[in-house]
Amino acid sequence: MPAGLSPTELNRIDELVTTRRKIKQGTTLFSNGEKFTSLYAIRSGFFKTCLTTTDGREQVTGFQMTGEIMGLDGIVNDLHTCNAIALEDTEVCVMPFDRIEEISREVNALQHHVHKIMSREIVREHGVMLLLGSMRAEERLAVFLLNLVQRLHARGFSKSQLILRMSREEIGSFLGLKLETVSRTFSKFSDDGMVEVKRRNIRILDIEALKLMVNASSCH
Amino acid sequence: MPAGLSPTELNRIDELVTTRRKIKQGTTLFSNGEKFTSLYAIRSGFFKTCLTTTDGREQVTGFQMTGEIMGLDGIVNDLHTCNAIALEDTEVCVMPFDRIEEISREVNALQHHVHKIMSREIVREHGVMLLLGSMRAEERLAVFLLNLVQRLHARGFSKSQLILRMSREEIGSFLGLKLETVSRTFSKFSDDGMVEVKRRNIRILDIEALKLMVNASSCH
DNA sequence: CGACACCTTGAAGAGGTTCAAGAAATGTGG
DNA sequence: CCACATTTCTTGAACCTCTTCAAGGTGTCG
Repeated sequence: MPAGLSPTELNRIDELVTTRRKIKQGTTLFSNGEKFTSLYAIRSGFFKTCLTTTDGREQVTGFQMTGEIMGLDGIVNDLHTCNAIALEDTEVCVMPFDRIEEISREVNALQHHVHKIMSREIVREHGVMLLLGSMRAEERLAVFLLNLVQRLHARGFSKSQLILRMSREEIGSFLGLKLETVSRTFSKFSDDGMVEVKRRNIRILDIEALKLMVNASSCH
Repeated sequence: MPAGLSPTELNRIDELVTTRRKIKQGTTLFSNGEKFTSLYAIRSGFFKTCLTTTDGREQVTGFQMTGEIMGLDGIVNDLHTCNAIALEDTEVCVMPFDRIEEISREVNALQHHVHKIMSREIVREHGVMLLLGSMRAEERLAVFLLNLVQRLHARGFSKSQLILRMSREEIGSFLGLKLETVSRTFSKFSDDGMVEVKRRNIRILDIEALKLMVNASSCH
């Protein structure tokens, strides 16, 4: 939330969160077709959001962690268009959207904050489109790892070590690759001494090499 | 814009548009790194938005036509993060964003409308992620064509005929394919009698076959 | 009319997928 | 607590789709 607010403004914003919900691993916070009422701020834990098509395909559209906002897809048609599934036991703050709009009208900082959150999501998705549209498998996985550690680091976790909350298949779905390709690419990174991979336990040994791999795409 | 507004509300909304700008074919409305001030509503003509990476890659993130809104990417950091380039001579309405926020606080319908527009963009990009992440070349091009005619039809144009405003390379960039693949896939559609292709002049002969192609992906 | 940009098509090649088998962790029930 | 079932991950080999490279065709504009 933005800084520099008056006490009365802060009180108003406190009213945003009506309840908290605990979501157990593997269960959904909301799912496709469900009525949209609220946005959710993650208090703790890890989520994935994914689309499911009629023909059974699944596309992971993102992984969300503490502090991030979910549910923006529901605003257009008052219906959620994707599924939000907890990848571990989680807790979220429930923020009814009509109340967000109401308080936004009074507290300029909140209004602008909401706009920024939505814009940030649009920009993030642009980045994913670039990844899916023009990068090769190694670049995709490197981008994915760098993005994850960067976000974890911003939350006080290690810059070099992380535990994946998602399966190879879920990573693959997000990156537009098959799980075997994800696994092979992890192995290759490991062989090259860039990362240490023990199933879902990842240690980044040479972050510069990973960054180089993303920018060195001019070689193709 | 939403319906059912009072005259005073409509007057307020009229104040949104300060100026109009004409953008000649091939020139930019805004570009990456530029300061963000306004959103733009297209009055006439066709745009593409694209990302350019340091290593010279280009990723088209969308094609916009009359009535659609551009510039949402700039809100987060007060900087545009992509380029908006006119694919023909165009005209846009300039809507300063601080004014949008100001009037949004007074006119609830406008506030909600802005939220919907941003949410719609997020949902649209989810669809592109699904396309890029899990569809094969033929499906991608079919989705692209169906989406284009549907939007054109909603604007009063033909359901079956359209003129592409963009090159094969731009289509390819958007769909995550090379221009040769786009060309070949057009030829295949033509051989199969589904569409008639004369360079940028497209006539859809069997729209059901195209739709089937998108949903029949369970065969793979 | 000629230069240029754009599109089409062919042939060879690369990257990722598919199918299959086995290994390593995790969970379950006796 | 151990044995067994299950899920998840790794790795190999064959295959396929899309890309790359190359050449030629078509339309457009000064």
